[in-house]
Amino acid sequence: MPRMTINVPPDYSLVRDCCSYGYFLLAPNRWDVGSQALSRVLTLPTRSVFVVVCQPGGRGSPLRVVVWPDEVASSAAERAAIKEALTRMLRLDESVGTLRAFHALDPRWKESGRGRLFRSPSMFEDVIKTVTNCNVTWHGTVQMNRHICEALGPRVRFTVRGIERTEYGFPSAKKVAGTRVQTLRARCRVGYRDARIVELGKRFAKPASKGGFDQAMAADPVTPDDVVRETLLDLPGIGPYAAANILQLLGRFGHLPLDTESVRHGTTVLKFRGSSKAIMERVRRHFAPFGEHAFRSYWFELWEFYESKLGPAHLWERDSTGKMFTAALLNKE
DNA sequence: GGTAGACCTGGACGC
DNA sequence: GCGTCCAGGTCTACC
Repeated sequence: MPRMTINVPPDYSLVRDCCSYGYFLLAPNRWDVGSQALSRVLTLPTRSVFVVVCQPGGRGSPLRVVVWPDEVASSAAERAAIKEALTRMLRLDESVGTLRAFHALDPRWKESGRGRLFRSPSMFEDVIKTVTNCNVTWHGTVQMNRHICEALGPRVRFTVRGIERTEYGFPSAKKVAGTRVQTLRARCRVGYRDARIVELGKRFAKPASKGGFDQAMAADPVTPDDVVRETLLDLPGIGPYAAANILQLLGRFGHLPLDTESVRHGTTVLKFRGSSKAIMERVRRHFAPFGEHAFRSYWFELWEFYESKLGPAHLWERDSTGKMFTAALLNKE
């Protein structure tokens, strides 16, 4: 089977930096607790492949990537595409200087080295995952992503030690754009999000020159956050929470996606009192001093709380987290 | 500009 | 097993 290695920054830890944001638990991503490896289908320009990523040498050592199906050795172009996708997902290109600046501002995370946040190989997948995370419990989000992959995603068949396996990837914007609204609702269980998701597919499938969403503009660090935010708010299904979340997924950490979890955190951990609206505002002000790193400070505080309740994230099983993240469990003393 | 209510799904609960 | 209630963010209509 084709193998490749990817060099990482000296402080990089797959266990810590992959299991750093909830999307590592959403299909088609799968974190294998036993082998401490991430696997998923990646869609390359030429075909879709199934990859397994691990870091046998621990922190700072190269990532080892195994690619299936193995009947065709992956070309240099394919290896480059795999590396590009994993670099985005695992934030391998996050500059050491940026993380140092974050740790100087919020030293709580200096020892653990936390700073990178997992994301998807494409902005489109991040946007859809964010829409499936709105107005629904975590269990619902897990289910929707699984159904979307199984119903619409590219299928990869391969054989491992004589056993045939089938894995599903995340559908392209073009595939989603061409899907009937009714199909999305019936087979993916996305409810009223159906038409919005299809419209998002259309916007992302269309080139920016023809009125499609300008991904290059959004990804360009030169574009001001507020300009990107306004553009995101124009997309169907994207409100203030979703826009702020997509901003952090784009590497813009100055905005907080405030939701009911923020209120729970403000109440139970920060001991704020008042209406939901007032608590959200206090949470926002509380993290404002962290400036362009506000979301990182907020998120790792939240993540640390989750781990205190549920154990280390690298031991979470994807299929059982739906029942783990319940208000009853998180509010339990 | 602010707010109420609808939009869906699936889990919890009572009967 | 069935019915009811509830959680969750966005969108629209209305004030």
